[in-house]
Amino acid sequence: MSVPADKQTQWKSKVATAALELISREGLQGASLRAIAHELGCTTGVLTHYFRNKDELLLFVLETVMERLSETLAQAAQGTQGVERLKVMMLAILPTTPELVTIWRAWLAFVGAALGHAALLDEHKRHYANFKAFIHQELVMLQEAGEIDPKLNLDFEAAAWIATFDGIGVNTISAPQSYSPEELDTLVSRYLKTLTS
Amino acid sequence: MSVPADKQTQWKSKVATAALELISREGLQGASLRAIAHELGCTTGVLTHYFRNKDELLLFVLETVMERLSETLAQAAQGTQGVERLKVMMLAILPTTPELVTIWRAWLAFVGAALGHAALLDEHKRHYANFKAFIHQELVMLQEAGEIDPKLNLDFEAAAWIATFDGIGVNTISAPQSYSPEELDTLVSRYLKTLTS
DNA sequence: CGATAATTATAACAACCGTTATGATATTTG
DNA sequence: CAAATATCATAACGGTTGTTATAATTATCG
Repeated sequence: MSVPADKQTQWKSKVATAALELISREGLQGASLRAIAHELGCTTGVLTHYFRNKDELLLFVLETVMERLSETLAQAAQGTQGVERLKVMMLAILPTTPELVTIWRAWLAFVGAALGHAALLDEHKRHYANFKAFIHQELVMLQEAGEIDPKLNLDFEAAAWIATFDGIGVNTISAPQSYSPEELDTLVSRYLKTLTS
Repeated sequence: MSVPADKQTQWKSKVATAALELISREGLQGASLRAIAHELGCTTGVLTHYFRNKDELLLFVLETVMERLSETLAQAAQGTQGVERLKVMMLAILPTTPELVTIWRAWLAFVGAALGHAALLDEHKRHYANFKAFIHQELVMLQEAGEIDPKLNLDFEAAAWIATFDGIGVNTISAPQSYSPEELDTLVSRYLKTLTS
């Protein structure tokens, strides 16, 4: 008989958390199965038991990364409305806390490696499409409510939202300096102005 | 006696070009010394003769990437003036041609790997600082000429220029869809509007 | 309790890595 | 020409990798 899904999933999450931390700290180069096991405080036996191979493990970590971003975003957006909602959602998942920095660093490692890794690239594009569809839906509601320019091409605007978001995020992570909360607010507010004017 | 610098540099450039192409195609994971040599049509003997070790080779490739971007930018900016110059410079080095896509893909691979690689990270930050200083200087000239808002904090604006630029670039490379020339123009024009209004 | 299965550790494997030494072949220089 | 040096190919090295098989341990259940 197979073990209850709860326990399996719980362990896989623990593995993903350890791998995520390690990847964020040392990049995907340093994330060998032995290193991940060491980070988790066990041996590779655990990893090979819950994951068929390393690719499956990495894909699960990437999924965990995107899930955490989604949850953080959903939680922050609760109770918000209108254009302000778009602003809150973007600010909530930019790398402004240690936890978010960890997630962004791992994400950047994945994106860089995905170019030479078909399975990772597919996963990345799938998540990108999901994310874009979500933003697109938000924009549709705003447009129907008359809060943003009715002439805007929302498919393009959804992509532009992500581009703006990625640009700020990647820079905060990889550049020598970071942005103050006021500066982040300025950057996001500027983007929003283009939707209403 | 040492060989004339011309020949050495010429060979190192050839190696960098082959490595750049390979990294762009298969990522840094696939860029082993043997694979780079194969891409170049020789053996690893050439690589070890012109580079002390792999790190030195990779750093040289990263430098080549940034040099090509600089040259493309400088060439496109020739004869331009005012705010239009900023627009031309950004559009010129966004990944709109196969050559630029190759460069951007390699750049993204480097940035992703740099998080777990001290030497690469230092190089990346050095180039970022150089780039930012260049844009900063352009902004100073525009501000002195009265073409952009005199109240702008140009250090912040230089970083914002790069963030905007990186966002569009990373999305064009890693996202499923790409932007049409008109859409790119729209994105860049939007950014420029924030400098003058 | 005893048996069956899940879990975890350990070890061996072939493949690949960067590095290094060595030898062969051009090329330069005195 | 001959000696010295630059150039390049080849091979061996120790180390690390993902994968896999197997053993030891623990938990589950009839």
